[in-house]
Amino acid sequence: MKSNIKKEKRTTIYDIAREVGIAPSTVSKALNDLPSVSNKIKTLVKAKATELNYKYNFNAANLRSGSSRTIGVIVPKINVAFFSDAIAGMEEACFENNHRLIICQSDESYTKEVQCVQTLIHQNVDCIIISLSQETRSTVHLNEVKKNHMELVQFDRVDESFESHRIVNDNSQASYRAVKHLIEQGYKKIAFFGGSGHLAVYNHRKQGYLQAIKEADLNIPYNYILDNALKKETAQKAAIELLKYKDPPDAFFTVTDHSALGVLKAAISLGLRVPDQVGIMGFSNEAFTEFTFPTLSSVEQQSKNLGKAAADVYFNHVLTSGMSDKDARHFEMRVIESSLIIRQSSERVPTL
Amino acid sequence: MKSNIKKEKRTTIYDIAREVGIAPSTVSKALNDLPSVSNKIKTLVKAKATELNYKYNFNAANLRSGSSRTIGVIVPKINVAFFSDAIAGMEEACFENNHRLIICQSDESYTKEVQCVQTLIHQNVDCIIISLSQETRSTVHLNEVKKNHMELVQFDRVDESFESHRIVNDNSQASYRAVKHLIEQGYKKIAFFGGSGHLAVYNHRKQGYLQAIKEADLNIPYNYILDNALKKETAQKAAIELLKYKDPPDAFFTVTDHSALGVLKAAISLGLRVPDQVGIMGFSNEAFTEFTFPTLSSVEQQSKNLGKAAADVYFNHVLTSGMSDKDARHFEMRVIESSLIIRQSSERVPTL
DNA sequence: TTTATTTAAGAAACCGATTTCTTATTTTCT
DNA sequence: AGAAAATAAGAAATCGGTTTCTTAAATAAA
Repeated sequence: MKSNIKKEKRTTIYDIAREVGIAPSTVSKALNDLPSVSNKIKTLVKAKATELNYKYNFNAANLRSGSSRTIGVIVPKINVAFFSDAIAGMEEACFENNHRLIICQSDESYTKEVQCVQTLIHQNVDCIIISLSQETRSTVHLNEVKKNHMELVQFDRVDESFESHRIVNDNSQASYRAVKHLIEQGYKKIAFFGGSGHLAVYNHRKQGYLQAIKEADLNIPYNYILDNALKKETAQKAAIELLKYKDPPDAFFTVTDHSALGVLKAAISLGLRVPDQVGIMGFSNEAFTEFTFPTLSSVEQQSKNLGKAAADVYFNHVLTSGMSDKDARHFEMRVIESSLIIRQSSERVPTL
Repeated sequence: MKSNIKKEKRTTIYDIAREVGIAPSTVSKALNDLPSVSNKIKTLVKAKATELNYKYNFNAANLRSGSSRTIGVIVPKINVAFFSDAIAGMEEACFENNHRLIICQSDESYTKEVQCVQTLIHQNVDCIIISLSQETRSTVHLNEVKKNHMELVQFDRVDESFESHRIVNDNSQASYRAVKHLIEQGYKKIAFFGGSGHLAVYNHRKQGYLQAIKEADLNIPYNYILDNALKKETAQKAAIELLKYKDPPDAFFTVTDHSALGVLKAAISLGLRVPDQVGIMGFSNEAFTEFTFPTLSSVEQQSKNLGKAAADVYFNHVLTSGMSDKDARHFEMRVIESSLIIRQSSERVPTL
């Protein structure tokens, strides 16, 4: 039972080299399975490596080779279901490709987002995947990323004016389908509760809504269409007002589930039957939507796939294409299809 | 408008040294604000650094100094609310202390957990924070961490037989209080739905339950106490059986909210009124608990604080104590207090 | 058999910081 | 004023891999 007082140093390729009686460079090559090393030596080296409990040192390798085999991700909030699902997807992709994932959260603050970018640059990550904070209006920090020859992938909350790979949901299409579904259920006076105008996500959802009501040639009063009603309380108040209106809506399409929940509470408080008298459709398919009474219809965003897709843009598109320096490099733009989850709040039982 | 064809190299301290006309070592010291450099030089160096858009290279520093200013965290699932909240807390602590956070998920698999540990060792992180996977029975991989002189902090799903810092919830106390609450509401025949025996978490929750019913001197039939009823479906089935029993329980304490939800569905399907005829109390305060009908009482775990506490053990206890090599190093053991969230499912309206 | 080519291994520079050890210069103390 | 001590800057080794460039040996070609 030997208890070592002095903490013995980690074994390095030099230790292996000495023990096997060869040069350190050969050990490195052997461990990396380079063809210029004989199988005999490779076997010898690998055996000795396990024997000495050798641990590869990423830092040393990164310093010399320049690539860190690491992706950094910046999200507004780690513990929001949508983002943690997306991160889970990225982690999966990273694991498959033997990369590390460093996460940062901007907390919806532009200042912190800039700091996160700096940190990841110092960390020398190969790629940064980012979903912008609510506060972010400028993209100078993203230019920094490019300057440092790192790949950049924007996802979900993207700035469309900034050139980079982009992975987004089919917000407009999904909204279009959602509203069309409401129309098919016989609703004719469909209100829209949206978000703040500067975020593309919410704009697209509005576009989808507008397209659907236009196609169906519905007559919608201007005050049915509301921006900045993302939160439960705001939505609830607004819905009560609308429902008390002389010409009230018979359905609501909201860009978040929290908003939908507010509408639901409003309808219940006014004694209106959902989905009979009021139809409701939310967005995001938050966990709680299947537990409300009645359950809430929503749009499932495939967040995990979206995250995986974002990472895969780097792994497939960038890594394999060998980053050919011709300026002809194009930016990948992927749209992840989301699907309608029809629940009680929007499905009228057909009257035979 | 200069477009650089050749990708110019990142500026290093050597570039700064050359431009200012001093030695690289002095630049390093200046940037790190070491006292052995005059303020004049410091100002000069820092100005030149910003001018040249200098980016600190963590890898190089880590290699030389040995410490990476990075914490690695391993959780079973990143996108489970409890864990993503905990990670958010850790990220906060890391940000405050200028450290990076690398996340790995074991996916509840022992094999993958071992791989994660290896990766983090290669990465040369300073500390590993881990919550064990369901599958994990052995701790040889944790020994590897110690061998490599890294700090280890276990949280939530811990192995009590393995010596390390540990951060856990007050599972037993919280359960005790939860059950006591049920008793105060007048419930007398309280059933328990638990988890698998090998996880300390669930054992402790059971202990709390047992203590409370013992203190209240309640007479509980053996079949009221069930293990392995974590999931909704299992719980639902088991609850139906129990409620149809000639001598049915009048309340349930379950170690997860999903289990509680199963019980709720069971009660409703049998036409029983909750909380009138059946009281229900879950654990974890999952998001959906406030949206069920009736809403579910539960135990709020302060997961974000727990994560922050786990990281802070490293920052406060380990980093500051200078890691004095005396074997007298003790392991910190912190218990995070959780709180009861009383909702409709367990609160009987007092009969006057 | 001699020359050209391929193959396998080694030597040494390198990545970009940190850190220790010197040395030159100032300041302080008798 | 002269010796001792403190200060500020520099030189050089170092961390642990990777990578390029040589070189020696083995094989193929002429």
